[in-house]
Amino acid sequence: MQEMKVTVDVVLFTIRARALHALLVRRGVPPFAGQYAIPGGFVRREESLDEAAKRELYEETSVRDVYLEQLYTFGEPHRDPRSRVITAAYYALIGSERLDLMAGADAAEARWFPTQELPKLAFDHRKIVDYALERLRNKLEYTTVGFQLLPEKFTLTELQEVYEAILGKKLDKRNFRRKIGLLRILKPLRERRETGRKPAQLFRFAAERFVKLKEKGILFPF
Amino acid sequence: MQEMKVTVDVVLFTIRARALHALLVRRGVPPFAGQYAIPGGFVRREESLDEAAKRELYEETSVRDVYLEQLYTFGEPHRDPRSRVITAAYYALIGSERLDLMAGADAAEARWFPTQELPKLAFDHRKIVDYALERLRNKLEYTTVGFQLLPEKFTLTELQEVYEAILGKKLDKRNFRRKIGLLRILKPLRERRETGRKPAQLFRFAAERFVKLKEKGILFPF
DNA sequence: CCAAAAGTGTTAGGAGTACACCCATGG
DNA sequence: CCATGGGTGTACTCCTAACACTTTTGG
Repeated sequence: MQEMKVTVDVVLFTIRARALHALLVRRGVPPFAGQYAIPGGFVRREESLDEAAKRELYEETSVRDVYLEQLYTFGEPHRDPRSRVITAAYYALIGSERLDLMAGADAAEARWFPTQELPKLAFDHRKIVDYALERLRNKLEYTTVGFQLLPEKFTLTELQEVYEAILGKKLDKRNFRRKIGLLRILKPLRERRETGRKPAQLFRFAAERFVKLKEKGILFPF
Repeated sequence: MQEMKVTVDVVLFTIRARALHALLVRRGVPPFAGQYAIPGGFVRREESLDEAAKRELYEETSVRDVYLEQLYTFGEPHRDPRSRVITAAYYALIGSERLDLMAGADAAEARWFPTQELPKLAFDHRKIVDYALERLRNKLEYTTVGFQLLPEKFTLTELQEVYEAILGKKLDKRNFRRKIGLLRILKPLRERRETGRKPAQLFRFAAERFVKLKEKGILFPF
C-alpha cells in the first residue's frame, strides 16, 4: 500500500511526406541521457490523467486540442531504474498543417521520426510506441481517427494517403473512394485545391453523420 | 511529482443460467460501507500491475489461472473521497464450471450479479463495469475470449449461449454453426453430453489453429 | 408417442476485390 | 502537346442473413 510515482507519456503522431511520424524528445539527464524518449511527466495532485496528458503535451510541444486517447498503463517494477514509476500511456494525433505550432516548443530537442526508422528509445518507450502503432492501425479500420491527421479541408487522395501510411500498404483508388462515399461522412466544399495539375475537390469531415453510422454498426472496411 | 496510491480493480465475469454475471463484494468499512464494489486492492512495491491483479483476484475469490486483461486506468482526482487513488482496471473471465472454487473465498460477502441487474456500486465502479462490458462485447467478435467462459468440453449450443448472453441478442443456430465450423478451431471429442434428451456432441477449443487464423486476419464475424 | 433439444442446406442480396482508361490543367 | 495527378464503372467472388424440418432420446 505504499505510494508510487505516476506519470503520463504521450506518443504524438502526424503524417509528413506521406509517412507516419512520431515525436520524440532527447533526454538531457540520466538515466538514458542523450537517448530519445516520448514526451511525458508526472501527474499532479489535482489533475486527472487526461488533463495531465494534455498539459504535458502542451508544455513539451506547445500543441493543444489534439485527438488524445489513453492507450495502456505500464507498471513493471523496474521499468524506471531509479524508482517505481507507473505510467499511463496515451497517444495523440495532429494534422500536419499544425506542425508550425511546434515552433515555440519547450523541449529543445524535439524531433519527428518516421515510425519505420525510430532510434533506440529510453525506458520501455519502444514497447509503448509499438503498442500505439498497433492501436492506431486497428482504430483506423473502424473509427474516424484518420481524419484527425488531416487539415480541416482535404482531398480524397490525401485521405487515402493517410490510410496507406498507417496501414503500410497501397489501396485501390476506386474501391477506396466508393467505400468512403458509401459512408456519407464527407461534405464536398465549393473549393478545389490548385496544385499545378488538375485541381482536386476539397472535402471536410461531416462528423454529425458519423453518430448515426456508429449506431447502425457501419464501419470502415479497409 | 507527488506520489500517489495505486490500486488494481478487477471485474470478474462468468455465465450463469445463460446470463452474464459479475462478481461483487460488499464493503465492510467506509467509505461506501455496505455497498457493493468490484474486487481490488493496492499494488505492492515489487509486483507488476498484472501480478497485482492476479493476486487480488486470488485473495478475494481464491480463483487462479483466469483470462485477465487490462481495461483502462481511472485517475480522476476525487474518485476516492479519502485521497488520490489511481486504479488500473482489469477484467477477467472464468468458466462456469469453476465456480465452486469460490467456496474458500476470503471476502465474506462476495456475490454474483447478473450484469442486467447490478446494485448501486461504490466509487466509480459502475463506470468500470460498464467499460468492461463494452470491451467484452467488442472482443467477443474478433477474438476467442468467448471460450474462456466455458468449461474445457462444451457443446455448440453452450457456445452459442455465451455469445447470446454477452451480445444480448438471439443468433441463428445454423449460421452460427457454419461460421464456427469455417474457423476450424473446434475439435470434436469422442464424447457426447447425456442431457436427458438427444445427446449433444462435445468439443474443445483447439487454440493451436487460432494463431494461424490471426495472422491471416480471419476473425469472428457475428 | 410426445416433448425437448440436436442437427442440417439453400437462396438471395450486399460487400469486397481486381482491374484500365479518359479528363483537366499548367507549363 | 505532354506530363501529372484527378476522376470514374463493371464483373466476379464471397460472406451474410433469412428461413423450417428431421432426428434422437427419455419418459
